[in-house]
Amino acid sequence: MMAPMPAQEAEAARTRGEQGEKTRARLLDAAQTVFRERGYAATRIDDITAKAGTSHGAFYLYFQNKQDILEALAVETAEDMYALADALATIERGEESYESMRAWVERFIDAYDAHAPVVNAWIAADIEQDSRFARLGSEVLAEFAGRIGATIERIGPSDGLHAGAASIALVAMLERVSYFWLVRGTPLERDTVVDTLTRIWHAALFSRG
Amino acid sequence: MMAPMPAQEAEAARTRGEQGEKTRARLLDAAQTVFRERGYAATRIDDITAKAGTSHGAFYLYFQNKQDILEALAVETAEDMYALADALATIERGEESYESMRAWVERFIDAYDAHAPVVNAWIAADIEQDSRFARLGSEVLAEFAGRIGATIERIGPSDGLHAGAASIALVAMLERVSYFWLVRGTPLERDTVVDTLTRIWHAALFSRG
Amino acid sequence: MMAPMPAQEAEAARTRGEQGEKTRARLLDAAQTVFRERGYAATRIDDITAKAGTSHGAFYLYFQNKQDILEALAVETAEDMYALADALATIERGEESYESMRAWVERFIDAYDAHAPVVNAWIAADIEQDSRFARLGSEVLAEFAGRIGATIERIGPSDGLHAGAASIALVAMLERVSYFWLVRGTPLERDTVVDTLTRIWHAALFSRG
Amino acid sequence: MMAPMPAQEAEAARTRGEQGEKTRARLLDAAQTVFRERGYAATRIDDITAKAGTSHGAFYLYFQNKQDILEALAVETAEDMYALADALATIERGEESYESMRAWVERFIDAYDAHAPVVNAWIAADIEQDSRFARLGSEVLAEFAGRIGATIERIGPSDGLHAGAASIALVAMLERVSYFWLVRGTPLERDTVVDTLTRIWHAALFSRG
DNA sequence: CATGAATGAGCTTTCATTCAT
DNA sequence: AATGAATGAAAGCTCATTCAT
Repeated sequence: MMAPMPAQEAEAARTRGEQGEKTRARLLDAAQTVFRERGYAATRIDDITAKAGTSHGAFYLYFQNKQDILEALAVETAEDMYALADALATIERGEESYESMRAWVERFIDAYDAHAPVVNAWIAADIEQDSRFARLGSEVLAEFAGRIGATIERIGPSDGLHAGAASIALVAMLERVSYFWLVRGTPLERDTVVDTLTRIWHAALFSRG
Repeated sequence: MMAPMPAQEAEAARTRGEQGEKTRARLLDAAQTVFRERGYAATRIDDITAKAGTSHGAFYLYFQNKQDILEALAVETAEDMYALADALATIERGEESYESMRAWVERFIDAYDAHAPVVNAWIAADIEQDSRFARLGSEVLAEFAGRIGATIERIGPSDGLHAGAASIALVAMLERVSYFWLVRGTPLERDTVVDTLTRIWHAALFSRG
Repeated sequence: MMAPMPAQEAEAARTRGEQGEKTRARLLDAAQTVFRERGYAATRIDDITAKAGTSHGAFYLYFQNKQDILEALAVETAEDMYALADALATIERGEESYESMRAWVERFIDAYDAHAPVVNAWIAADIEQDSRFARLGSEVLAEFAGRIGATIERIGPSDGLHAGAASIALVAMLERVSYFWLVRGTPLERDTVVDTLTRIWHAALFSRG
Repeated sequence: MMAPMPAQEAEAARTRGEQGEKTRARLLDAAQTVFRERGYAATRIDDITAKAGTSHGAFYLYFQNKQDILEALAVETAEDMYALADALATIERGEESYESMRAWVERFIDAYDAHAPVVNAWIAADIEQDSRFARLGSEVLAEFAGRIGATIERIGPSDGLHAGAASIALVAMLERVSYFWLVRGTPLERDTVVDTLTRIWHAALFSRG
């Protein structure tokens, strides 16, 4: 598993007072909001500073560019995703497997809600493929699916299901449905969404024949 | 004087010869290729004309702008997707259900391979939401999932699965896995991918408890 | 007074059959119409060929460029304007001076109606100042005003009115009022327009203190 | 996502410092000059920024486009024109009517000199008819002529002259002569121009038969 | 004669990034 | 720390003009 890449030097070097910390936080908040509203690609630096109520120039005091602020947001996202993957590790075959699975699906959806902009940017194909951010995203996603795969492996995949491929497929499904439901606003009840996803995961992991 | 009558009217009426049709086709081909390589958002008009071996201006002889050429590509995509959805309608519970499903999954993947750029653009959030193209995309995706849902409904969803939500979830999974495998190049064997997807679909649709 | 500049060589050299003459005429007609509708500056070659129902390329068979076709239209305009100026030469002080003047003003307005696009292009400031067309326009306008001035001189300008300046002013007024009434569609009765212009001319030329 | 909210809102709110105000003024000055030299239609944004000695991009910091800067110039023009029209309102029949009229004509010419580019753009046919600028122009011109017409009405037009039509005609004459003399450089003495215009106005308004 | 495909110069506009204050 | 003015590279799009057929 990867070491969290060190933050940009310029940033690390800067001694920052309370005031500065507040401004930086405002920018991060604003970026999160604006990325959600307009999408990462369509967001301009000005949109962020306008929302944050700072000057245009202030942005460059704390971040190198648009990708840099996304990376800053991504640190927390990566942590939450790993925790999420590990939370599934305790699942077991048995009577309560459906309920455990359902609880986990709910947790995934809530996490998605919090981190949608970052995850979306990672998944969208329009980030330059070889950027540091894109590499981080690929790594996080691969690691996330990998940990899920390990869990599937451990509980013994039904019918010789390929644990690696299945984890990718099931995670992809979870992600997309969360996207359409939370971001695009597909009109479905929360219970319907959660139950449907849980059933498919459960059937895939625990059904026999 | 200087009425704002758009010049497009004349354009629409223009009769096109053989030569022109050839160039238009070259541009469509080039666009398909370049969208696949760089993604829709990152593609510049010049990337298309460079690939097509035409001048900059030639593009505007046949298309209004980037979205217009994407729309032209999309017509065929929509047709293929509807045919694909209908091809699933003949599936039945029974001994051969797995094989039928598997064949259909393969067909989906091949169709995706042919239409990836358009489908991607539809799914990516970076097309202005209210453009003609985006509306077409929403329609096609909704209709596609809808037809799948009708089939699920007909064969009787296992365990009271919600047909509408399940079709969205399963289609989303199919789409994303195809994307990661075909576009992003996730290293998996074709058989592994197809079997995994088929198993999950099959378990979701036909498993009992 | 200036000799009518020879038409472009390429044009003169071309032997042209009946068919060609017809196409050329259609283009001239179309240009006249389109210049009137959109104004000279806003008119594209395509607008002309579209209106004429010819191919784009046909235009260049008969004319060098947009200014060239305007010049072709201008030949007739210049002739008509000189005839118009000369028609005023017969006016005399006396009982019928108002009626004569009024008849001439009507004739001016009708001529303007026929030649508005060319006159407008001559007068608009956005023709490149040193083009052949602009020079022709300046000459024609100067000559027109000059002939009017000679007439004013002859009948003896009232109160020592400066004949040259007065002719420019009165012609300018006539031109602009015709423009606003005929081209811009200022809502006034024809009789009102004609009477008003006639009265001002008459007062300027014949009033005594 | 990617809501089409225009970025201009932020722009409007931007507070502007002293430095910016200076640059904006330089651009306005430059535009005025260049419009006068080349005409509005022929002027490119770069002509303005080159004259102002700023970068290309600076223009868009202060104005949306070419028409926007013209509108900015036009505000002052409109005010001056209304003041000018009202200045005529005090004129009376009587001994000093010629001198009063002459003073007003001089004032008109001076105002024209200051505002020629804007007035020209309003009068030229090459502005899109339904733009905000064109509408403002129509309004201002109509209002200007209307106020003159009211004055003519008040002093009692000679010989039943139609006050509305006469005001249009006389204003048109004034405008065009100013244009030819000041912008096109028609070679006439200032006194000749002023006297000629005054005489025609005076004869039109005060002559009896 | 006529056609319409092709070209590319020319202009507009956007926006990330820099920098003096 | 913060500001906001300035810059210029990068696209986009239009349209006069040329030319092969």
